[in-house]
Amino acid sequence: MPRKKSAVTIQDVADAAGVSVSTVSRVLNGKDDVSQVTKDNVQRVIEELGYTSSLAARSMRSHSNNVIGVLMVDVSDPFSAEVVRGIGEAIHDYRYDLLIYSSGRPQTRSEAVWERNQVRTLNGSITDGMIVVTPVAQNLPSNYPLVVIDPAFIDSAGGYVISTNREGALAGMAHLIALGHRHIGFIGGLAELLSARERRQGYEDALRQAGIPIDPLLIRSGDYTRVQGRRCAEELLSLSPRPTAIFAANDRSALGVLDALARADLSVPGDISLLGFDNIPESAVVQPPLTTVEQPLREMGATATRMLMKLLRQETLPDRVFRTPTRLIVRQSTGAMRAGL
Amino acid sequence: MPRKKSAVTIQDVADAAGVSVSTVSRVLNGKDDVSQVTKDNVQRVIEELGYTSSLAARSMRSHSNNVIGVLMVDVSDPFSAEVVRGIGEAIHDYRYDLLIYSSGRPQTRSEAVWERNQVRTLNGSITDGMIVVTPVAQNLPSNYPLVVIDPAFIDSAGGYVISTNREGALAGMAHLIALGHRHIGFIGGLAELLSARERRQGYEDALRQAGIPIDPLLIRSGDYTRVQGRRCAEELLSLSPRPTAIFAANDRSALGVLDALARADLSVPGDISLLGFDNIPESAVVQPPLTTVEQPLREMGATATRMLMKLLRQETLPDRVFRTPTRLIVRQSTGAMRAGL
DNA sequence: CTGTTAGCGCCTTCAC
DNA sequence: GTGAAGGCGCTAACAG
Repeated sequence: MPRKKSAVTIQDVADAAGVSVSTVSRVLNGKDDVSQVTKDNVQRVIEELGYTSSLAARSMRSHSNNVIGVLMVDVSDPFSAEVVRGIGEAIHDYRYDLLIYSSGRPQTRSEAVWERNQVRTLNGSITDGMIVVTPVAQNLPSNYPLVVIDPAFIDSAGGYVISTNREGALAGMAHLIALGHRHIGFIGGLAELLSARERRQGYEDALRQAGIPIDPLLIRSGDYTRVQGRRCAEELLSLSPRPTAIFAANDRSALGVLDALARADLSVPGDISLLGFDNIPESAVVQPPLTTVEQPLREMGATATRMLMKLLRQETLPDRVFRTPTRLIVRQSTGAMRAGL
Repeated sequence: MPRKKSAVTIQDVADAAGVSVSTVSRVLNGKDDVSQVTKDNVQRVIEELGYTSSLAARSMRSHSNNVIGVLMVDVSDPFSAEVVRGIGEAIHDYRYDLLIYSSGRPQTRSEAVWERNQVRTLNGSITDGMIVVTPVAQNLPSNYPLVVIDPAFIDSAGGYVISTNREGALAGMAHLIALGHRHIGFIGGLAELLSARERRQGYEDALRQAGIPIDPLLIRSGDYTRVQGRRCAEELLSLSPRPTAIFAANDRSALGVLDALARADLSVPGDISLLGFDNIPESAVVQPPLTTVEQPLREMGATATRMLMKLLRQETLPDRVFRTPTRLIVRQSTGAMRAGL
């Protein structure tokens, strides 16, 4: 496999066909002011040489390629994976291709800078508009159509898709409180994200409404990752009295809590109840299946896609910020508080 | 959001900084023959203007971007989704970004042509190498590093990742036969794909080895989709005698069979046993959980990534064709043949 | 109908 | 150290 068997260019085709490059360009772009014979001839040569126009060069001239871009830090994380599926399904309804860009190395030192640059780079060249998933950057460049899913802030022009995080947290907490829990630990999400701040707000508001004092010791700062979830859980477990329930700001963290619990030989929900958020597929198959606040991940991707399409058509969005509904899903990781605790 | 607030170019930066474009280009590319003061100045201006070089223009000159491309027809299909996750995980170990390209409209009339063109286009411009997932095209252009997962043919130069499909099918069939089944229907996969042909081979070989005659009526041509799986199953069910077991060439088809079975009010495995292939996540949570031949999808993605990296480093592959192992997973959709049938 | 002429934004000699 | 000039592959006027 020769590393660089210089790709065949439009010039090569022109030469081989005995015409000028512009003629080739014309048949390439289906202009109808070309005689049938030359057209056929050029087509044949193109076929023979296996020529395809260079994306780079093409998009440098005609600033539009019918491609929408999706930017995410990590395609392998279940949250992003689900969102992508939603986008992938929704895009079927439009004549756009999909280009998903993701950084190899996760956690760059300055992720926000990377995000901003990437949006600018992609949107300035090959992409007609973008969907950015879970960016930590504020003020994403929005000279081109842009929709953000689960944003850090609602600042740039463009569309936003975000769930009713506070309400979801409220519902989850109500469930825990109804089960008799009073001593509920909280593992927060990545504080840069609006969703994390809103969920925390929900946690505190629920407590307040129930007349339960807020204990700072019960609140830990996670970052939506499994390992950090585990670490926070370990801290929470070392408290005395130990919390009788833990609300993890997302399912990945909750999975980490499960790790810590297993290690500490504590049973769920016997010894301690656990509540997650997101309802990623894993949460249903883990043992025990997680009670969690569902966020319609696929739908969020689909909604973002539709918003972006409107933006591309120069339409104005009915709502710049679209709130997707959350829903409590009770499975087996939560139970009534045991008497005597 | 102005549709085209012309992105800031290197020229703008040069003007604002009072230098020439070549100087800006130099600091951009970290050349050291620029005085510290101009360098700082230019940096500042770049920052202020929020400039990023255009991917298109850049990759037109310097033919390498540290980006690997992945081409697939549909990101929302579970098979592809799992493979992507594997790729996404593996790429963390390298300093490459990931660019996944997928057609909006699935099933173009001439998908093979699309694939070939896309590989050529991407690899000729922004991408340093590519992984193509489940292509129907033969002879993919391989002037650039290329690895194919689940290929149609093993023809182009480049690497291939494909499971031991025949062996897997053999194992699955052995299981069915051991349960007493003799009358086993087969729903084939997309005949363009090597995997489909190998699985069918496994089906027939297993029968032959067991001394069971091959009945053409029991063999249906599917295409790996759920709807087609359902259609084939309906045909199979109208046969008399009805098969006592069905081997679907992939899980998606098997899901379609389940649809047909539910509609016909037949129980699994009571009335009929069902065997799938792939072990996509869905197969574990459906009712009843599917007995299936596992293909390590994530690992296939990871393996392809590692092969591509070798190719990029000009190393030669120990094996041009990498066979990933399959494994029978017995769940609850298969059971012993009922007496009296 | 078709060829010629400009660039798109960038990088790379080659001078100064 | 820095600027000017040429060209990467392509499209879009403008001429004929």
